[in-house]
Amino acid sequence: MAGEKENPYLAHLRPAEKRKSAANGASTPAGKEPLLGFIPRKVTGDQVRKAMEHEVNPFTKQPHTPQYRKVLEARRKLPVFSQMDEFFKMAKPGPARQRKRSLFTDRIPQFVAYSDLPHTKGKIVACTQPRRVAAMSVAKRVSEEMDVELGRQVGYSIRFEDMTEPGTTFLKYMTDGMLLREAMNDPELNRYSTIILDEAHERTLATDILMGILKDLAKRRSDLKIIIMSATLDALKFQKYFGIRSSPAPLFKVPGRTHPVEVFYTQEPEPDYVEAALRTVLMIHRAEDPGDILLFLTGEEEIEDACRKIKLEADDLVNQEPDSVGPLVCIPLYSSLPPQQQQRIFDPPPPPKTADGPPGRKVVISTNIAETSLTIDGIVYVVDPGFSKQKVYNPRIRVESLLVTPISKASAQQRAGRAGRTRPGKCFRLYTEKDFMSELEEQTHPEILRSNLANTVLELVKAGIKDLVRFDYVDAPAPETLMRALELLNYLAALDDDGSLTALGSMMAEFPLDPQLSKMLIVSPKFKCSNEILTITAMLSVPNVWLRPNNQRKEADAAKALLTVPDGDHLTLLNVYNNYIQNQYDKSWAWNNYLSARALAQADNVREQLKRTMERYEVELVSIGDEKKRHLAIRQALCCGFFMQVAHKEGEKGNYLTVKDNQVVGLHPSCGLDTQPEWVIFNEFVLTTRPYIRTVTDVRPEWLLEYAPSYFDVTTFQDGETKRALQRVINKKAGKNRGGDKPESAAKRRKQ
DNA sequence: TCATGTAGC
Repeated sequence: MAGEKENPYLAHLRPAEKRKSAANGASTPAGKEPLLGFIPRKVTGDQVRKAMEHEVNPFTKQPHTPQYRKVLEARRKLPVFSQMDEFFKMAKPGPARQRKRSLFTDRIPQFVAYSDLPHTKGKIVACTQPRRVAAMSVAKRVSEEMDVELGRQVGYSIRFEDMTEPGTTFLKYMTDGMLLREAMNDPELNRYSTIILDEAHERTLATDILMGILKDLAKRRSDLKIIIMSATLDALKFQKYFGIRSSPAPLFKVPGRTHPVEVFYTQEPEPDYVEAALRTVLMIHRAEDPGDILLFLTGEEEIEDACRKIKLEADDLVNQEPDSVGPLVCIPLYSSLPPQQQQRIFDPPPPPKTADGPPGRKVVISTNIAETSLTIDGIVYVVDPGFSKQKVYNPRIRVESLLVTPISKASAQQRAGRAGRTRPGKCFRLYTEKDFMSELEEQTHPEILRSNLANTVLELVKAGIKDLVRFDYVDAPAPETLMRALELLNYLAALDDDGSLTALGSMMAEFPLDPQLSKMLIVSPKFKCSNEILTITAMLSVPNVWLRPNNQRKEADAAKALLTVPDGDHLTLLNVYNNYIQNQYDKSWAWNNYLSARALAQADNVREQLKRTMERYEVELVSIGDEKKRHLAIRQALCCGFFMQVAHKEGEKGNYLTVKDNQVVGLHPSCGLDTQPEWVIFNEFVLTTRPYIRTVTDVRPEWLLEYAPSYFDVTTFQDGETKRALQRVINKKAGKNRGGDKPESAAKRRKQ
């Protein structure tokens, strides 16, 4: 971690340093300035404690509120508070020699603010979080602790919401993705004096890329301080990664405060983890002391299903044994649930049925979201079947999918820890101890190893990283994954043949979209349908808008049929959005048509954001009046972005073969096409009971040949039906052209 | 002939 030059902005504090008595803050004549005598990065714990207890808030120059006094009292008891001296010693320039195992809390950014004094030099301390909720809630908490107004001295910045005040905010919480976008446009990140990456152990794609960028940046910006906050297990790895030569980066450890959790394993492997989970939850409810239960399952459908089943069985139990079994309430939790329903996890457990009856219990059935993002107090029992849905990427066939996968040991430990937040708890693992020891991976593979990197590569190139293959990654992705990304960007003309960013690529990077979508959006004015492509892009960027409740599938399907455009699902999405607008964003219209009002509102929000970016780059917003022509133009524009996601019909069984990758796929049952066109483009490849392509639109091969000639160079195709079909199209076209080359026609053409 | 999502920009 870099040293630091004397700071000219602090000249006004210099004299105070000489006046020894002035360094004491509150008791000095210059008592209105609690930070008097503070020299950035030479601040001591003693000085900070005094400043914190000063009657005047150093950052607002206002007297501290009574509320602040109360909070401060509580904070004194935290381990971090007593470690302040240790922390500030490390914040000083020069080689630090501490070697300790590490675990950080979100209090550190405040100490950094006291140490860095960013407000005196017009700089900002940034602290990144993997999730939006965390950035918001930590910023709120810290603003209260520092006795300042949220959005002024302390703020946050997440997509769609910038709660900062330029010139005033000096401590900024933000999502890691947000900082990555900033790095794209200002690779030196000059606004920041310190960058703190929090929850680094989660190894999100953005955090990993930021670590690489920051390590590189540290070579050029000796004044920049970088702090990586992580759970214990990864500390050594990061220490080595950020070390200079053979000397690892300094480490600071903050002990956590949790209660012990007793862990139980099954004797035999469970063949059906959902069934075993339900059984375990009911067993806990019957036999264990009061305390709420957290059950981890993998997805929405599984969770809703489990909620129903547990409720049925629990109600039975209560009826059979009203004297020993209390009421049970099941609360589902997953990300696509509206926030209001997510809040239900904080409801108290149900009261006993009768005054002296057995107490009620709450069961939260959650995806991984409860593993890290949301903490629920009152949980005493955790049921961990050992699975989660994880993204996996296969660069060979260019397919990213979500698969139910065994979790890692680290993840299992995290889950167990959720039982010990309020008092000692129990964790029931629905797998054997032997499997835990020998089958589970130590750590979940970082996302960078499991993702399609097309977007990331474009961001990196835009951030000025030239050699992607030799870029210093914490964990380097498979070379094939990088090749696939470079190949896609080259075909989309975002990168030229030397791998340099083109003007188009530079513009594409400005959109928070996959490259296929941004390319399609940028070229759409050429087809006079940018308004519509903008809508389709927004609709493709939000969760599924179609609702299909288990008990009303028929009704939902019928409602969907009314909105379906037979030429393609992309056009159907456009139609849905337009109907939503025509119905004045009416939630009950959406509800009556089995559409998610929330997803539609999100699409509208995304659309507005993308529209602003289009306006900034003068991408024209245009439409064609005639519906037939409009639909044709849209389908053509789609080809400009998605020509690498094309499938060709093979035989009469409804099978398709993806172009070049030759994967046998079917049209997803949700597909609204009324025929089986010979050529289709698709938005995604999904692997459920079999490989499907989803969100599919009918296209013509002539368009593919015209808009993506190098990808559809027939000589690069494997022999097969697709190649023959393509060749037929080329021959037919050549035939026409030959016909057109007859002297009289040629003469006619020249006249036009 | 059957079926959609952890997180982020």
